[in-house]
Amino acid sequence: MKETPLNTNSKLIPLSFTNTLTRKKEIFVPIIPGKISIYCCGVTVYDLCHLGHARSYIVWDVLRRYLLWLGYEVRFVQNFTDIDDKILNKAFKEGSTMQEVSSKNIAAFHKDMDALGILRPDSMPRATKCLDSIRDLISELQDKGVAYESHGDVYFSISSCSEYGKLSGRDLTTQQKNADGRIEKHEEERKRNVLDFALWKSAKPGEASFPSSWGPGRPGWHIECSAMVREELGETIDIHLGGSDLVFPHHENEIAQSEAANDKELAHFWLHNGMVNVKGQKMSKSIGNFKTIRSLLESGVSPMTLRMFVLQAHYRKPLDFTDESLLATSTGWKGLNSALNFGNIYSKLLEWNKMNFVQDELEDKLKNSKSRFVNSMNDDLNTSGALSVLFELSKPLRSLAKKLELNEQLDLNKLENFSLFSRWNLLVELASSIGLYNEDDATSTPLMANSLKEEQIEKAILERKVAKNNKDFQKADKIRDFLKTHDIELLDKKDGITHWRYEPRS
RNA sequence: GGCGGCAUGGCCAAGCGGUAAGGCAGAGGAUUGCAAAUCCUUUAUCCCCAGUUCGAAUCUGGGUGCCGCCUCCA
Repeated sequence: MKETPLNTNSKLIPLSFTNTLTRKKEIFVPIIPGKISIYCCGVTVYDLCHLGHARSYIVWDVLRRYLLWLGYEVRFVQNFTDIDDKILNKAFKEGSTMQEVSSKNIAAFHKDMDALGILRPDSMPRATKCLDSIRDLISELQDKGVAYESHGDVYFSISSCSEYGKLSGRDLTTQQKNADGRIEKHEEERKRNVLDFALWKSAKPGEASFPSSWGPGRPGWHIECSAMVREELGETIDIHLGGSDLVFPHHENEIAQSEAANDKELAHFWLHNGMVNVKGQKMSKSIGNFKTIRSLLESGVSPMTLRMFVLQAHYRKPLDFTDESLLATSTGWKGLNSALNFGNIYSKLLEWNKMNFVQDELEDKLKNSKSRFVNSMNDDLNTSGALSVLFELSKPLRSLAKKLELNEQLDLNKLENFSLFSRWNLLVELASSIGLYNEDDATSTPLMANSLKEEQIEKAILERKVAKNNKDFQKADKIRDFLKTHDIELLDKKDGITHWRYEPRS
């Protein structure tokens, strides 16, 4: 474990998370000191991902980055469910195969997640590539007498599991009553108990299938995760992640299977993220109230805006999506981003390139900011609180940028220049720890889709300058409006200099 | 019906018993050919009722309203 960057001057609260298993905030201690194993439930690859998925994976990316920043060695595994009814249906509709549909959507998933700046997991197992371990696990459960075969299907028997319901806090007797009539008849007849769930499903005629000792079929949904966790990370892991809609039945069943097979606790911590809502209702494919990540990015919403949008709310709470709230975040992000870019623009002018950033020499004020940031993050990932520290850190930098822009005569000594230098470095470091700063982004020119070439823009600016000098403001404004239609915004600075920037919708 | 969660200014959102962070919007100011952008300043007693306490947005009890899960779902 590398040295942690936590040299602050005040007491820090210990890293803790709300554990769904106990419904309490608990201090986090890894099984092996310095190392953390994480399994995150991935997507079923039948379609493009929407903002709800983005929230989930952004939040867990922030968790992972933060743990790395704290100095932990993290192994992060996330699966692809590439065997599923919805994929089969899609393949049938499109006249293609399950493999084609899933490959296409896995590629799309990577494209979207990369665009959002989400670190790729250390491993991304696919159900179709783990069939041996899945079948082995099912056999083990059968051997232990907690699973039974029925008409080519294999079911897990929940009555064999005394702790069933411990994650979701359910009581079997009421569940049973409510499950009545909600299960397909043929399935109900095959089960000993309506709540028993499939480990292996026999193939219907003509359906894609995989061989097994129970006959051709495919694995049930929950079993793949149990098999993958064990294969990739071992019998007991530190943290298991997923959306709150997976608590029951998916994670409950996963626990039942894994713990029955291994006689060991599956995960010490279960963290679940809240849903993205639209007008108070969960964003989902079935309701049709969703926005794909793709369409949001293509409409000009920046990845960092989306990240900040997600981080403004606590990860467990529902997050309401509206165009207005996204726009508000976009404006906020621009402000923070200008402070993050400050050093890249002014370091030469302020002679920062001659200075050295040393954590230990932070003045008290900055150490306090750092403590507040760390304490917020340590307190069950209070990203909203952490963000407020970033905004506070950014304020003096933004003020200074304004002064420099106005060409005010500044005495570098009176400026508390070193303090500002440290402030900027701290801001960048803390923002980086949650993925809100990317040096490449900061220095590269923005991608201008459907816009003008730089020469055209410069030429238009020159024309406008001539018009302005001739007091022909009508023509000058016309040129400005024209550029605006191409998402180019003009910024008149002191001394007749005009800057421009690419500024899509939000 | 069962289980879980939430209710803080115009909007979003922290707060975890000691006198309400932050963002957006609004207002005023600086700047500007007009703008835009930017910078400065500024705006709340926390759903209702009853309790515990020297002290509660924060704890307890009772309401009211909203949401999620119980079927595939991040």
